[in-house]
Amino acid sequence: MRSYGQYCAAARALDVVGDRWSLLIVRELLLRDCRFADLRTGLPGIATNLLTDRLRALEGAGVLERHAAPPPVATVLYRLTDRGRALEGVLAELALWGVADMARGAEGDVVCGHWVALAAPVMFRGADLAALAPLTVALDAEGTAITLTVEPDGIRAALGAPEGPADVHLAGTMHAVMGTLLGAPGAEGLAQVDGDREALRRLAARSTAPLGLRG
Amino acid sequence: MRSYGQYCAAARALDVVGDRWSLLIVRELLLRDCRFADLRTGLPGIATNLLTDRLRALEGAGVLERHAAPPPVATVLYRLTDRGRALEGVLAELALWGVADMARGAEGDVVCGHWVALAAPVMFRGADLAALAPLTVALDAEGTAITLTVEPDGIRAALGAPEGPADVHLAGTMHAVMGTLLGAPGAEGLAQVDGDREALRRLAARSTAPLGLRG
DNA sequence: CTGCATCCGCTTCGATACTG
DNA sequence: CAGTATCGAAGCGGATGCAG
Repeated sequence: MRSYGQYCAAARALDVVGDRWSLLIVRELLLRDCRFADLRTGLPGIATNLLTDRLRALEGAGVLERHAAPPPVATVLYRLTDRGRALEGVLAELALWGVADMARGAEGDVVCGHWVALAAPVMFRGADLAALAPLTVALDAEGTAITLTVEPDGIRAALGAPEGPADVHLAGTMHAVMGTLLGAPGAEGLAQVDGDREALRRLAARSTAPLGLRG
Repeated sequence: MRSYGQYCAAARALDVVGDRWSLLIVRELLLRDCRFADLRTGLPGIATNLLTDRLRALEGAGVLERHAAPPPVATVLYRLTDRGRALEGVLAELALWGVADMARGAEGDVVCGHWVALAAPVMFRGADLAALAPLTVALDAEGTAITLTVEPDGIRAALGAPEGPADVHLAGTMHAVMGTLLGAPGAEGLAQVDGDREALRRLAARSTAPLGLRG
């Protein structure tokens, strides 16, 4: 990206990650290490040459590293460095601000279930969940498995099904799953809930998301 | 901006503020309401047509409002809405991440003293300042007056000189001022300090900034 | 002066085709 | 699968002009 040429902390950050697509690449890599093809499917619409350019630029800036994967995969994996992982706060704040826009639904937008893993922790940031923890929620958003771990001071999200048994299972479209987590009226009817329904309801009641889906 | 077309909270946010310059416009307006010309000087390098475009887009997105200023000014002021002010967290996280880049100095970059008002609170986020508060620091960064108010759980920054007397006065280039606030070795010699030098030193010792300037 | 429109050269983006 | 090459479209930056 063309530098803003300003001696300002925010502008310096945007010099590195302010390019179109750059922060969304970081979003994907925050959830898991990715191959080139994984990034393509997680970033629907990106041109391959742009993805190549961005990966090179972010590698040059020390945000991510190319990593030769062991024999079973036998290809290059892209992985965030510590410096890149430090962008988690930026993505979280963006997601927090953007959640208000999610109420209007997906409309024509592409939906990937794994994006819930970014939004879910954000919707409960600062919430007091001590009375609920420990709690394991197994999500199935648009067919993608995500495990939410409710801890006293927040929620952690990981891709994949939980290793042990889950207290609640919540499945449905991304909109239904998010709405249910936020306790939006009517949302629970759109999703499929199994297990400790009541714990899920108490969790939703403690959401700190700013507006929007909670209607 | 062309929409990413993704039903993801972060992508939805970037649909609104992901354009070049957009977040920097918000940065300026977080510090004060601005006229068109104020924005131009606070955003060195922006083309006037782009500024016009961005202002219209952000107004349409509900991020800012045009506001007819009373007779003494007699022009339009641009002001953030509540929705726009909610972007403070995004700017703060960006600044936090970008502070690490400030160590290499301004090089050829334009410097505006008022940008310190964004960085200063960020450099002490989460710090325990109870032993220091209340403390008022009068900054003069590149000739721009900024008031830092040290409170038990963090620092607030405002443009302009303090209303009452300040405990410490700190003046110098932006690099020197930031370095002194962070306790970078040698930085204090580059800045001019008057008043409670020791309080300033104790403040610097509690900075939570992640690296960089602290050397 | 303020706020904006218009023009132009250049860079970047997006879509698709193609190669190792 | 992991990119590279290409090309038209869109966006950016800078200069200039102009109405209120």
